[in-house]
This record gives sequence, structure tokens and C-alpha cells, in this order.
Amino acid sequence: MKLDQFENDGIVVDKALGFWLNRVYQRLRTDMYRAFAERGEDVTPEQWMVLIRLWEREGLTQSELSDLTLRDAPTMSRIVQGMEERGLLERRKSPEDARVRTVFLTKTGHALRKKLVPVARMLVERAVRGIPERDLRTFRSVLERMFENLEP
Amino acid sequence: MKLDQFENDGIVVDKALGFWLNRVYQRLRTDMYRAFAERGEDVTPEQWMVLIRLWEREGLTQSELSDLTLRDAPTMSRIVQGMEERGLLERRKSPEDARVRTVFLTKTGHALRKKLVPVARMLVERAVRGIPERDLRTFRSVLERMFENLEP
DNA sequence: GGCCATTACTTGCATTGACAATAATATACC
DNA sequence: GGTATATTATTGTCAATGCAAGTAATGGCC
Repeated sequence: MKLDQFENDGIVVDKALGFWLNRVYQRLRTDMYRAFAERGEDVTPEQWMVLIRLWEREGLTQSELSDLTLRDAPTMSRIVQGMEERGLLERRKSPEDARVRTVFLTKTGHALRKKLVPVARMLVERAVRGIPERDLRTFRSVLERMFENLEP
Repeated sequence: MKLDQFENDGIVVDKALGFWLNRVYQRLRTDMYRAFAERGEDVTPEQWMVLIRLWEREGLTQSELSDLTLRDAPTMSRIVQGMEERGLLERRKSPEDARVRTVFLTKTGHALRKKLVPVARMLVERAVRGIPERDLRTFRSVLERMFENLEP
């Protein structure tokens, strides 16, 4: 199908930023999920984001994880619940504040680091293959600027 | 929170492409959904993509819509089903091929065009505000290249 | 000390999404 | 013509998401 084929009051669909962002984001996400699954690890990209944060620092609260990953509280609640059921982490009631649940990795959760980090790195390398470093810097700066431009 | 704070075997999280893609895509999507909702139209961004294709050409089959929007068949089946229940479109059995259901807009579906296109255009304008045209071209070409680099 | 707003988390509901499996129909090939 | 294969669409399952509403605990303020 030829690109630039659909025009709607000036919105050329196949050139629309949202269209391409969705396209690339979705495919990147699916690739990552499949790559993990192929290695026998049923870890979603969203769980991966949580793992990365916890490898760096354990004992984060759910709301800290929400902020760091830009998910709302209900979503984070369910993600960590799923990860707990899978044995990747455990939640402990904070002794200082009974409302808070702090999150700690299990042995399994820690072990995934060695296994999955190279896979993720390989995916990124493949995604950016052949793209000049200069263009990637521009790409990133445009993303950051777009993010600032959007709703707070 | 300072950026570049989390490093995992060389993956600097807050610089990671996937992280930023997700960030921007998610926020763009949510902004669009809210902008439509504020104007009283309960249209999701995914339904919006379908509308755009149908405004351009009616009578597309579900599988054509799947291809055009990069959704798989079950997802498209449910999206158009939801839109049909909302009265935005109707599905008709193809006379040539009994397996196929072709999709046509209702009056309501057509009417949304005038109402929502300016909203979408406003969102894009806000998102790219202050970004040089040159950088946007680079941005788009990087997205396209990344898409090619990923799984077919 | 006691009310009240705030915060942390959970649950409910609806949509999107991927994958697997199924039903119905069409096409290819012998 | 008849069987095998492919295509179109649907349903089921599970996870992620946003919003709204609810629960529990904290903290401020009088």
C-alpha cells in the first residue's frame, strides 16, 4: 500500500507522528516480549521496567515505582501483584507507615538481570542499526521536547 | 528526580529509547482520549485511527483495516464491534465473499469528522511546538528506519 | 483529643493488545 | 468432484491501562 495515500483535512495519516509513534512503540514492545518469552521468561516489558528500577534500588514503594515508570497507582498495584505471584518480588508492609508497601526482589528477580539485560541490549542495537549517532541524538531530543509540550 | 540516575550494565534507563518512546506515546494517547472526551465524544485513539481510514474510503473489510492500522484480526474485530454498538459504523456481509464483513460509517460516524479533526490537529501542533522542521523530519525518518529494523 | 483533608493502595469496569484455537467459507490441486 | 489448504472473522485467556470509587492510615489544625 502506497504511503501518503490518505489525507483528511490536511492530516496525512501515514505521515502523522502519532501513527508512527504507535507503530514503532508497539512493535518494539512486542519484540521485547517475544524475545523474553523465547528464552523461557514470561516477563512483560512493563514488568521489565519495574525490574530495572529494583535492580538499581530495592525497597521502593509502589507509588515511587508508579512515578518512575509513569503508570498510575492502580496499574502499578496490579503489575507488582502479578510479579509477586510469579515469584519475582515480594511486598512488605512499611514499619513506619502502615499504608505503604515496599518492594523487594526475590532471588529469582535478581537472577533475571544477568539473563535479560543482554537480550534488551541486543533489541536496542537491532532497532537503531544503521542510524547515525547524530540522528539518534536529535531523535531523543525531539522526544523529550514533545514530552514537555504535552499535558502535565 | 535527576536523570541518568539509573544504570544497569550499561543501560541508562532514563536515556533508553524504549523508555522515552513509551513515555511520549502514552501521554500523546491519553491527551487525545481526554481531548475527545472533554468534547463529549467517547472515541478512543484506536477508534480514531479506524475513523480516519473510513472517512477516506468506506467499505473496507476488517482485515484491510487490520493491515492499515497494524492491529491483529481479533483486536480489530473487537474495535469495530465496539464502534458498531456505539453507532459509529455498521458491518455488512460482503455479497462476493461470505466470510468478509465490510465496514460503513453511519451518519454519526461521518459527523465526527468535522468535530474531531480540528482537535487532533491542535494536539499535534501542541506536541511539536518549538521543534524545528528539520528535526521533525529527522525524527520521522528515524522512526521509519527503526520500524524497518524490527521484526517483520 | 478529634475532625478533616491527604496519601497509599486496592477493586471495579471498560478498552486495547497478543496469542491460541475455532468456525465458516473460499481456493487450489488432483 | 472432493479433499487439503488458506483466508476471514470470532471467542477465550491473560495482561496493561485509565478513570472512578472505596478502604485504610497519616497528618494538620483547631
